[in-house]
Amino acid sequence: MAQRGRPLGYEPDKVLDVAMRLFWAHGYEGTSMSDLTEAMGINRRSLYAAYGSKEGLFEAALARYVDGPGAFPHAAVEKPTAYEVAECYLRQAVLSYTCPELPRGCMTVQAGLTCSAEAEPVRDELASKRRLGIELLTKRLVRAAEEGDLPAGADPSALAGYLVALNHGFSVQAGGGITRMVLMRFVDQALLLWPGRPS
Amino acid sequence: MAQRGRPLGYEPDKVLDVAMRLFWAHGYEGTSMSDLTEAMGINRRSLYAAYGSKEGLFEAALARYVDGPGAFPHAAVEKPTAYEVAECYLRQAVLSYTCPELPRGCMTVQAGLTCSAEAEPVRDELASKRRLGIELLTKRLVRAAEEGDLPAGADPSALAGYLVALNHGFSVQAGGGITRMVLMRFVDQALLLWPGRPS
DNA sequence: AGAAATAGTAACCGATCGGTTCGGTTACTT
DNA sequence: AAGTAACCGAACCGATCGGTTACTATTTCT
Repeated sequence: MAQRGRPLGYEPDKVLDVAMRLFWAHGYEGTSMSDLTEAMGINRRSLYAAYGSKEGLFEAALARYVDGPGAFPHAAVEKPTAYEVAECYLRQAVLSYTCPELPRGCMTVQAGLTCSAEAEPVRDELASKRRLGIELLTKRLVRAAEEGDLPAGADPSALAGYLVALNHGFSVQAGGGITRMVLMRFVDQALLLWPGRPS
Repeated sequence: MAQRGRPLGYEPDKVLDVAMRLFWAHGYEGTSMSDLTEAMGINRRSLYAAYGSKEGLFEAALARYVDGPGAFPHAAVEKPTAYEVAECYLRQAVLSYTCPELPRGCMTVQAGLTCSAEAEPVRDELASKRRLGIELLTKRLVRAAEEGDLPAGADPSALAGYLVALNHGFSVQAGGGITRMVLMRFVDQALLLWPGRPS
C-alpha cells in the first residue's frame, strides 16, 4: 500500500532543522510564524498541517535538538572515569555552544528562560529538559562514587548540579559573545579544581 | 524656585520597582505595555512622559536592579580574601535568586537572553552588563594573586569567568524552580573545590 | 477515467503589539 | 486670579500576532 495523495513538497528534516535554529537563536516568543514560514520555505498552511501549532513545531524542533546538537551529555556519561565524564561534558558543551555553524549557547537555556503568560508551557518544558540533564549526571556520579571513583564523602548529586550550573553558565556567556577560546580557559580552570586533582 | 504645576500622582521609585519585577520575571519582550501600565497603576501617557519608550523604561528598571537586588557582587569583592570573595559572591547570588519576595534568578540573565530582531539593543545591553560582572571579579582576583592570596600559577581571569558562569548557571536553575536549599548545596560543593582548599 | 486523499497557495480572521493623540481635569505656585 | 504642569480614560495608529477558511494542484487507488 503505497502512499496516496500528493507527496510532500519539502524535506521534513531540513525544514525542521531551520525551525530549530530559529527558535534556538531568537527564542520561542522571539520567533514569529512569519519568520518560520519564510525561512523554512513552506506555506503557513502546510506548517499547521504538519505540526498543528507553533508549540507543536517547537516541541518537534526541541526534540531534534536534544537528539542532535544537544546530545553530548549522553556521550559524556559513557566515559570510564568521573573526571573524564566532567571533562567531556564541559568541553563538548563549550565546543557546541560556540560552533560557527550553529546558534550560540544551549537551546534549552536560550529558547525560553522567561516568557509571557501564554508561553509558560514552553518555558516549563525547557526547565524540565534541563532537570533531566541534572538527573543524567547524578546517576552517573552516584555510580562513580560506588566505584570509588570520587573522593570519600563527595556528594554526587551536588557535583552533578555544580557541573550543570557551569554548563548553563557557559551557554549564557556564549550567547553573550564570549569566544570559544576564552570559555575553554574557564573550563580548564574548572577541571583543575575537580575533586581528587592536585590543587 | 520650588516646583510648579501639579505634582506627580505616583511615587517614581515604587512604580519603577513594579516595572523591574515584571521585566525580571517575564523578560523584556514577554512584558507588554498593557501589563506594565496595569501593574504600575499609572496611565500609558504618564509612562511615556516619564520614560519615553518601553526601552527607556526597561533601562531605568535595569539600572534599578543592578543598584539594588543585583548589587551583591560589589559587596563580595570587598571581602578581605579571595575565598571569602567567592563564598560571598556565590552564596549571595543563590540567596538573591531564590528570594521569596522577588522574581527568581538574575535579571541580567532572565530578562533577555534571546529576542526578536527588534529587541537586539536590549539583549546586547544585558550581555554588556554581564561582562561587567566578569571584569569586576577579574580585577579583584588579580589583586588577590598579587597579594599571594591565590595558589601560584592560578589564572585570575579564568577563575573570574568560572565564578560568573556558576552564578549565571544558578540563575538559570533558580528560574527553573530548583530550590534555595538544593542550590546552596551546589555552592557548598563549588566552595569545597576552591583552589588552595583541601580536596 | 474518475473518485479519494493529501499538499499546495493566498487571502483573511479577530486580537494584540508598541506607540501616539485626543480633550478635559486637577493641583500647585506665583 | 492667572499660569503651569501632570493627571486621566479612551480612541486611534499601522503592524504583526497565531491561526483558519476556501480553493487549487498533484498523486494513487478503484
